[in-house]
Amino acid sequence: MAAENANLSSSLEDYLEAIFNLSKESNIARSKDIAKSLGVSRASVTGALRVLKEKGLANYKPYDYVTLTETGRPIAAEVAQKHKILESFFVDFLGIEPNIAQEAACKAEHTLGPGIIAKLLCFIEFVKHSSKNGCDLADQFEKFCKKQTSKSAGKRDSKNGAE
Amino acid sequence: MAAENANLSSSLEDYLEAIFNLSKESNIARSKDIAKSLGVSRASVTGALRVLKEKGLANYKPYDYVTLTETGRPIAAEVAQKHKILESFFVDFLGIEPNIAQEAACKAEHTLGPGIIAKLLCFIEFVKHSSKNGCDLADQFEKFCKKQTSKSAGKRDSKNGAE
DNA sequence: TGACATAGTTAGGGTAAACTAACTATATTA
DNA sequence: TAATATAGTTAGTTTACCCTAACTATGTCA
Repeated sequence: MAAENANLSSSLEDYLEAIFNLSKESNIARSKDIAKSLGVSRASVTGALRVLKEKGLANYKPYDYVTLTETGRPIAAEVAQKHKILESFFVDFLGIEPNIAQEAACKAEHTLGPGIIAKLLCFIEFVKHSSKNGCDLADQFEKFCKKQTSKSAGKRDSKNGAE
Repeated sequence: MAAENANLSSSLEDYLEAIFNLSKESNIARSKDIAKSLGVSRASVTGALRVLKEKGLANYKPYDYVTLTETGRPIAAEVAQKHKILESFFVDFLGIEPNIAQEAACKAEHTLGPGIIAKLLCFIEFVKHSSKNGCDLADQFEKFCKKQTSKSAGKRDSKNGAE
């Protein structure tokens, strides 16, 4: 856990993550693509890059490609990993729609500390382990959920449920 | 799920939640106490109350106690419920320290939509159900975690683990 | 009842993040 | 190589927070 420093805002973490992902995908992170992937204007990207450079997290020269510094990369990687873990928990275990899960992971990745993320990762392993042993937890949970919701739907029908 | 409207910022949701909790605890929400519970200045509270009044969520008159409107109350209740569910998941299942869990819940309650929260609640029920049936999931998970961490600690010792 | 403490408000400022519009640099291609 | 399109930057604005300091209202008790 080399990162966890720098007191970055959610917004700056998003920029780091975007640069990290683009560098992986296309070997190069361009301002335009960062803007697109985060849904912000190109001007906003320029502003963020200047801040990241000041903080020593990104190598930024006007009109050039962006790369992460040795300091910035592990921080970006950690954010990206948090995202991955959350998304996997939401989709593979909770059964959330992928696009909703993706969006939620994107927000929650900035609010959950390393302790919680580590436990979540452990939980994902735990679920995998269970399915190898022939008692698939994700499956059992899914069935349990269905039972619950049909129960409460019944309640609502008969009692004209509150909420 | 009567709430989920109003496009509130995290900050405004926090104010609503604080008013909701104080009204429950002391039957009355005072500016000073809202400020204290959120760790902001009294002036910030005044500002937020004006916005909440504008949005029709709080009954606010200068120099008077604050109450929630019929519109505001269910929204506040939902935020508070999200908080409770998250905290319970973190503490009772993941085994996170209460103060860390409390803080994380406070942040994450604004980022996770009703779908995810509902599933999480369902999961909490699922775990309770399992313990009644004599196979305590929380317990099994805790043991699994301990095994995992001691394994990876071993790895780190022998390989001088990266990360 | 008037002085003092406490609570609440107002005014004025700061910062972070976004935007648009206009400008500059770079790349392409005829 | 000049014209044009695309990419990136700069300047100026806006919004949403938060803050402090100074003011006003309220309540208490001698």
